[in-house]
Amino acid sequence: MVDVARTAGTSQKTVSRVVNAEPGVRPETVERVQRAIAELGFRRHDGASHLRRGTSTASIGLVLEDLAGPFYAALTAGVERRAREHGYLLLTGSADGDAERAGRLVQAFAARRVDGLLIAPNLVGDEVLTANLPPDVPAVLLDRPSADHGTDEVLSDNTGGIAQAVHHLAERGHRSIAYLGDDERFWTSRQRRDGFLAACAERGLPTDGLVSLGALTPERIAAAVSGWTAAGVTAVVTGNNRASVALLHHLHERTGPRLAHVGFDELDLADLLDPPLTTVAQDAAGIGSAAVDLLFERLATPTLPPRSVVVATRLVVRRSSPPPDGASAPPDRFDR
Amino acid sequence: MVDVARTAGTSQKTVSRVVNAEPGVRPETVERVQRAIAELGFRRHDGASHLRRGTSTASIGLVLEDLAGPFYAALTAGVERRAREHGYLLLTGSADGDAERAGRLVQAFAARRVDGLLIAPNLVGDEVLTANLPPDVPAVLLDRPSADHGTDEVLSDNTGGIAQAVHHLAERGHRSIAYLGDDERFWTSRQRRDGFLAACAERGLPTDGLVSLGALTPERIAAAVSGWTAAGVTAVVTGNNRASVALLHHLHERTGPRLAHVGFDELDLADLLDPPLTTVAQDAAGIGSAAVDLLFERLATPTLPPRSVVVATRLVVRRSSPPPDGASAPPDRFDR
DNA sequence: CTGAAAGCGCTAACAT
DNA sequence: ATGTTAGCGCTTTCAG
Repeated sequence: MVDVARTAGTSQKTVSRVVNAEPGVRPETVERVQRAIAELGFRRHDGASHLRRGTSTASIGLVLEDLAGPFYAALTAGVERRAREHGYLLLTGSADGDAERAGRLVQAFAARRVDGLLIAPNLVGDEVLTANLPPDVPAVLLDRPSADHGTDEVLSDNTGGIAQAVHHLAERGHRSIAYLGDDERFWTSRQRRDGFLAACAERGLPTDGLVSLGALTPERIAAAVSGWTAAGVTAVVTGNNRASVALLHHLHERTGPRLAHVGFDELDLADLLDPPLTTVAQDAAGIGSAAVDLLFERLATPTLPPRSVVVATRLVVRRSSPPPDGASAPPDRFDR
Repeated sequence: MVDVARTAGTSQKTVSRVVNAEPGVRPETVERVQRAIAELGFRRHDGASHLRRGTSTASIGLVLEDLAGPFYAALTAGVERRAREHGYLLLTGSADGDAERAGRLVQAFAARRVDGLLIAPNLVGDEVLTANLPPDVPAVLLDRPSADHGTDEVLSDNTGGIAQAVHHLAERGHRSIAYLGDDERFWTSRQRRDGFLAACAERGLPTDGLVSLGALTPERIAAAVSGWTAAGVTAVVTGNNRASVALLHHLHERTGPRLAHVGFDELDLADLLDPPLTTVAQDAAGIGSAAVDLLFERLATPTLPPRSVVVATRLVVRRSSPPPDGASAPPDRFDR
């Protein structure tokens, strides 16, 4: 910038004025400065500008579990879009199941003076927050709740979504519905299981022995399913897309009575499967943009009490969830 | 930091030494400073540190077309992982098909003084580079070539991958193979078409009227397919996953002679389709990490001539590509 | 309308 | 082993 000033024959301050489009510079001077800028290929150093101004860096950090999964990818896209609308840049990092790595990311983002943090790694506990989050950096938790509800959070309507699935199946005549969930360490696995139990209880449906959480190994799934079919189960709800895919693989290869299936979380090719899979679709991008909104509101009003936003799910009925064999249920229209 | 120094009763410089773990500070002093740091909740301002040091910001910027697609998501994950291994942070942004937005992202990243840029928006032309990229910011193009080969680039082996598909089908006895590609504006669409033509020529297979590029509307696809089947086509190669999905939708609903199908680009649920889809899998994460490697090599040795890295594809044979009806081709083993 | 001086938070280069 | 001074690139403050 000194060079530009020298070339333009003005003071550094005047160059600064031009660069920042401040009023009160003679058009002719502006012209001269801009020529010098172009000639020297000058670009303002945003970091120095932020430092002197003491303003925010206009950036936010996003800590994820794994950038590559479809849910996280859609979520990230939602975050990035909304952040960009506000003129903010996005820093991203994956924890890959490692709490220490998640902690380092939080610290690195904080050291760069991001304006806020969005934290979504679902395998990592709250220690990421308590141990690494400086008290003056606002954060929003995504897809997992804050243990003491002292932090803003955005969640899917897990309970409601599972209830949609259960009610859908019950209305079609299923009286014995099972729940297959992913690893119990995922908060969403447990939350959706609880939603399943509640929805079944509400309908007076049995759940004894019909709920299975854990690692999605073929063996465990085979055992669970064979137990369920022996017990007269006619429909299964899967608790996330990993569970859905695992069950689909199993059903693909086994023989036996047909099982209706509703999967939590949308699959990209759900409508090309045979049969097309009925799903409870989450609004991943909506979760992301809601989190950004929450963050900006907190930046504007730091004294706000912690809030919790629940994003609705949507039941997408396809053909994997027909009435049970021999049911005299509703007319035969299962397409969307 | 001044506050820490005051509290610890030392000079600011000593605090700096402690923060940066520089040698030559008495353990006892270190202790005292660290207590003050903890007490005041001090965190070093990385931006100020970089400014004074004149060092890099240890960050790279990634400009994508759309963060949410599976290919870009996997690519981003590859980039982020490799960047993190080097202690670098990643800034991401989506262009969403808008060249101007891509340009603004490039400028914003450059103004933040990222050490380098990774540029992948496949709908945007080279104007993003020429108009917005400062000459002193190294960049690597991903999944599209540099027009004048003046920039480092990482590409999938599009030609080889398509050849794998064609040879695979030809070896199973197909003599009339068609190519369905996405919009011609995508460089990859054209590149893969050219690869298709070359592979067919090499095998002596006809291609006249068997190649169709354009928007993936149901109408266009229906017209192309019906023309092809009338002309005796027994197999179709699709040029990207959007084309694959579009063709799958079409085949799903139409009746008519069976068509073998090989799709370029892996689909998440390819093996759960009916029939499971044979694909040419791209190594998206590998492309991402290769690009980061290229960038770091250029940062280390700026005088390197521009390089082009081609990442291999892998043919994943499933059941959508059997020999044509009535062929006396190879034994009937189509599983992976 | 323009400029000189001071300083954001930090560290290099010299003292001591 | 520790402190002092100066300055990274920019913008604020105040004076012309």
